[in-house]
Amino acid sequence: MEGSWASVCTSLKLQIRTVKQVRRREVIRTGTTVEQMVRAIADMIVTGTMLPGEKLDEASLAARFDVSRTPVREALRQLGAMGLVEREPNRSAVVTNVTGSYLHSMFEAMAELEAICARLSAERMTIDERRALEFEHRCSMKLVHAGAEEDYAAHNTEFHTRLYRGAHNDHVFEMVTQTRARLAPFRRAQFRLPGRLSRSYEEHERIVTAIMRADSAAAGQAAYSHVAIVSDASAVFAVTNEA
Amino acid sequence: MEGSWASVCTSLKLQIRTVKQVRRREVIRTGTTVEQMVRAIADMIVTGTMLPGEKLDEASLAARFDVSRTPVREALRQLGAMGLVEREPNRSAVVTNVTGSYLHSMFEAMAELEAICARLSAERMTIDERRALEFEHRCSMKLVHAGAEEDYAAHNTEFHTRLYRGAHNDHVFEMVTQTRARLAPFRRAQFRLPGRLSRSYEEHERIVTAIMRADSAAAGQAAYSHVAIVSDASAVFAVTNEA
DNA sequence: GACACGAAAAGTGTATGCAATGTGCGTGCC
DNA sequence: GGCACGCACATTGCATACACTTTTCGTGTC
Repeated sequence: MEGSWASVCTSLKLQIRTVKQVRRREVIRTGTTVEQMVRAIADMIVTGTMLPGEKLDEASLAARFDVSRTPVREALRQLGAMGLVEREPNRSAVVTNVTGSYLHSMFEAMAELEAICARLSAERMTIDERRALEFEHRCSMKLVHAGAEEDYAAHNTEFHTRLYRGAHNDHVFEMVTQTRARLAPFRRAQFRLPGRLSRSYEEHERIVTAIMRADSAAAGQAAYSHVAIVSDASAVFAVTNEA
Repeated sequence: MEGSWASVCTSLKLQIRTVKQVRRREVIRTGTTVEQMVRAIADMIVTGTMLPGEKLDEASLAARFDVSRTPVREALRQLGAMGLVEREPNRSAVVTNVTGSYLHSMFEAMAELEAICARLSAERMTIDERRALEFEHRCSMKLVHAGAEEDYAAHNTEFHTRLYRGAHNDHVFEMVTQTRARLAPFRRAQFRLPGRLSRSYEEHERIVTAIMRADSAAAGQAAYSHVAIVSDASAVFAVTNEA
């Protein structure tokens, strides 16, 4: 499905085409110009290269990507529908800067969605999926001891993605992935809080244990409280981003 | 937020501008041309005027709405991001026709989302909201006795919308509203099944009772099974729409 | 008669131009 | 000195034109 967050988030590489053939368009395997721009801009927002509130001027983007304004406009429209940028008539698009109240509702929704995924994963994961999740989790232990925040963040993303896929429900996967992307700009600093790494590891431990036991209720509760704690950890950081 | 399903779904009136001033654009209070088209096309899909699999030719739409292809393309891109149409490069957009497996995942997700809304509503609804929900529910009794399928369907939409709003969580509201819109084409005939009206009423009764008692667990369970039954009722109809 | 090749037609992708709306600054009046 | 009006500039909204891709239909050959 077009604009699926699965594709946007799994391709974390910036894909800006810097040179363009004058009359002969190079065949790019990644799709049309618009799709490339959607991915590129989404990445910039999700990774924090562009901060909430920042303006996205059509002409500047067109110049930057070396295309005309038409595909830029379509990309911005799609990003708007995805919730990553906000647009109103005759105004520049701006990177979405949600209110504190809406941010809270997204974290709460995220907790519910993670709980759903954990419950369903506990019931439905194949043996291989369970083993892979546990292995991924065990591997992260050394990152905790080393205090490798960046690496742990990458592991954390992978861990949760496995949880989402394990639910074996494509629509839930779409919703949770999209919600995570929209929350990304607001929780970047969570692992820099002292002791957050080891607490995160312990929380993952509870989730993994419950899933290995196929205890869906326990898995759901563990996942819910895990996100709730992340929400608290991000709260301080979030307010600093209010425009 | 642009493309929010709240706006699309609450404005159920078709808003096609049939005549256009030659050089002087009439001031339309409903927003830009693209937004009007998004609403209009979304309505056609959700209400069943356009069936899943139907092609959306850009030139034809442009002629039909008396605009150029540029706004049509932007509208189609937004509808694509919303999941109502599917697009691939150099192909016409088509009304989304999901696979049976994805349809199942959407119904399952819908049940989870409704359960969340019911739980949160049981905890958070104001006195007025509770009373309004109960009143709305009581009013529908006579529609059941009269067998007024169309009117009951409208009531049903209103009832569920109150449930979604009562959760007091904007992001959950967005997700559940968008999911409902995408499911709409596949459950149109649910109330034509014999006895469905009175069963629906009884299921609503259980939800309302639990919410009035602030029994969130019971409300969640009642809402979940309510949707699960709708899913079964729609299953027969859905397969007839497979391309 | 069937299959392969090719040209035309249909339709999407992108660029560019112009109109309209919003913004900011400067000037004049109170 | 402050506020209001207005003009110029910046930027978006939409239309049109053209390039490219895909499909389809016709023709010729095997």
